[in-house]
Amino acid sequence: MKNLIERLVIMVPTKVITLAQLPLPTIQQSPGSGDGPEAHESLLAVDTFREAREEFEKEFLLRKLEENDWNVSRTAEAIDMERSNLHRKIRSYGIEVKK
Amino acid sequence: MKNLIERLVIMVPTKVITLAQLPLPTIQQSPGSGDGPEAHESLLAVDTFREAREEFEKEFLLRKLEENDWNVSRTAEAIDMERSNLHRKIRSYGIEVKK
DNA sequence: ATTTGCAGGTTTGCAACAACAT
DNA sequence: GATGTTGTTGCAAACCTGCAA
Repeated sequence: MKNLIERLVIMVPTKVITLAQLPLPTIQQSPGSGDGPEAHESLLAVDTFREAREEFEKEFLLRKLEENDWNVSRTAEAIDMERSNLHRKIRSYGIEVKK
Repeated sequence: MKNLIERLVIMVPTKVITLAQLPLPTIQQSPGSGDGPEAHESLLAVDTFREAREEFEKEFLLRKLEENDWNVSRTAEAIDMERSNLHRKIRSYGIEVKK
């Protein structure tokens, strides 16, 4: 999947790939997960604005950290964010920092 | 592009498509745009945390509004956000509400 | 549907610190 | 020692959000 999309990106070099062209998580029905007791309001209560934003932030930071070899100071500088703030987000999103 | 990705989503029905599998805007070099006077610090200063987050929010809200036929009240409810707050974001992101 | 004031809550940058590594 | 990174924290300013109107 990842490779397919990356190939797509190469195939369309004249246009910037923006999030507007990408599918956002909307319904997300995992087939395997048997409906638990709280299925009535948990499975359908996805995609709150807050949740979506947090998901995005987490993935974004994960990526940027990877790109910067997990050097927090460098990453913070790269995305123009306070180091301490990045730490706070790393903690609150439960991101595991690889040595 | 949009159709290609949508086809991809169908091709991988067993796995939820998350943002983790999608390319985030990282470098973004528009080939046509001749480098302006401020190219030195504007083209390379992209992908700040704030900018990325705002981009995401804008696209997300755009989508949700579309999904709800541009009914603000309904959209706000759907994403569990205060109506007035959604209005504020619509304004601040310069989203054009279709009648 | 749209806007606004306001209070309460959250996030952010800044400075500082100790501990450890290069 | 000198430099750089990490993980934290306190605090004030800035920002965001829900509520009521």
